[in-house]
Amino acid sequence: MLEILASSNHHITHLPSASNDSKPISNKPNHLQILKKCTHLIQFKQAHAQIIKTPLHQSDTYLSKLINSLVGFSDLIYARQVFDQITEPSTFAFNTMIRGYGTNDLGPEGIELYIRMRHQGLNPDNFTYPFLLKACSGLKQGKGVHSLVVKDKRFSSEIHSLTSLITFYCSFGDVGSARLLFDRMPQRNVVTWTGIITGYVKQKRYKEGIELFNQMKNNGVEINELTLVSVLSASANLGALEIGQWVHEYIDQKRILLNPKLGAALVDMYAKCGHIDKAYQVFKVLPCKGVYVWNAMIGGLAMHGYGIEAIERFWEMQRNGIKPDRITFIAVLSACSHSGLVETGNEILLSMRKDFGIEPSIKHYGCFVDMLCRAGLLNEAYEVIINMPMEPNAVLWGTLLNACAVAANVELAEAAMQRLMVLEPFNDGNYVLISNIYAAKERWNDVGRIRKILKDREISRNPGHSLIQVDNIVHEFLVGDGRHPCSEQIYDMLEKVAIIIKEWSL
DNA sequence: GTAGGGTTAG
Repeated sequence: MLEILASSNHHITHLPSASNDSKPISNKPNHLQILKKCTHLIQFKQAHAQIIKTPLHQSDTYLSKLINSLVGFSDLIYARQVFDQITEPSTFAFNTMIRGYGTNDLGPEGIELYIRMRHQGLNPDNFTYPFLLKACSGLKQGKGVHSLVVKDKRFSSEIHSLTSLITFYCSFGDVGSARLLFDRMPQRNVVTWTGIITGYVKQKRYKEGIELFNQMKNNGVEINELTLVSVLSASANLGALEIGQWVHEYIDQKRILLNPKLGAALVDMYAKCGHIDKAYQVFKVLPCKGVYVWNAMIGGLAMHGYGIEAIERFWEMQRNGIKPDRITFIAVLSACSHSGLVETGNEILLSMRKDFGIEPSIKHYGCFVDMLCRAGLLNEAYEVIINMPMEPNAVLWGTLLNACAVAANVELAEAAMQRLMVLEPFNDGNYVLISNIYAAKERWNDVGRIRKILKDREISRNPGHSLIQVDNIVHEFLVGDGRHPCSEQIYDMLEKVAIIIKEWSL
């Protein structure tokens, strides 16, 4: 990092020299302004080296502000050196260091500092607990902080500390605890609402996320672009086009700036809700296309079977100076998989490491294996799975098992099933698949054997289901479901669709 | 000088 910065050509132009600094008090704000203008660490350090020569600038206040800037540059080592120079660090200085450690994967150091702070008789303020939570590496530690907040009467109802606790619980997947806190909060703001909504969405509890969003609207709480990103993600995954469209209109109406993340969420929503043309329309006019936006577009084209177009966008993004990341390659490889572009897929997987320096992860191999499977190259897929540099997981073996069910390949299916019985012993779908393969080969004894395993292990069969939203109502259907009032018409339509698909594939 | 975000293979 330092080397990169050192080699860049940034120079400080208007830096007053220390010898000219006859009136340090009046010059002090200028110094801080100079530091604030520095965009690179090396620049900052040069400026600081000049300023620090004046004795006044060794004051605790100055040093604390310096730490704050250094934490902004993620230079924790230097920040700590400065911190250690402070004779009597204030709560602000401690907070800043704890924040620095917490946001740079050095949580334990942050917690240690918090303990030292209390030993020195300093009281936490409303910034301390949110930062301390950032430094927690697990639910257990966070619960510890939670109890500190509860005991500290000044903050047990304070919005920042409680909101941070909510997002903390959500980030560790404990939406239940987050919700308990949320429901009991005396006051909530955008961040509180967005935090809990995002928590539900991350846990794939999209419906509950949308419900909370509706409540948020009814309560007249301000909505910002971060709220909308989560809501778009929920509607994308529910296929709830109307909610997504509502968000789009809201963005236009309120003239909310389409930043790359919001833009990507919008493109992704249209793609997942079946409107790839609309997704492309939004994509085209986005003022600022970051790597997220390209990824969403390529992924969208991939899932709609526009493999060639997806690959074209992949090259186009590079011509536009955007560097592909690991997600881009997942999208590109899935494009190859869904469009049968085996040769291209091969080249891309090799090129990832060679030309882009990105080591393929298990997800990349997952796409690659899926591509081989869909192309009917089951033996090749099996070879890749057992020779990959990492331990294959249930998804990889599951992909192969699925393909074996399509091709009625008993031998490889049994190989996959053997691993899946260990990796996913309670996944009912796997047993159903292998049993179907045996049935296709009329191996009724084996079918009975699998059925017995299911019964003995008390594996409940989870019926397949799907969701669709029409006129703001989300309808849920189970396999063979006949409960819907329009059931008959729905099945009629399904038959018609099936006929059309068959005609297409001929 | 507080807290929250998207895309990811069966």
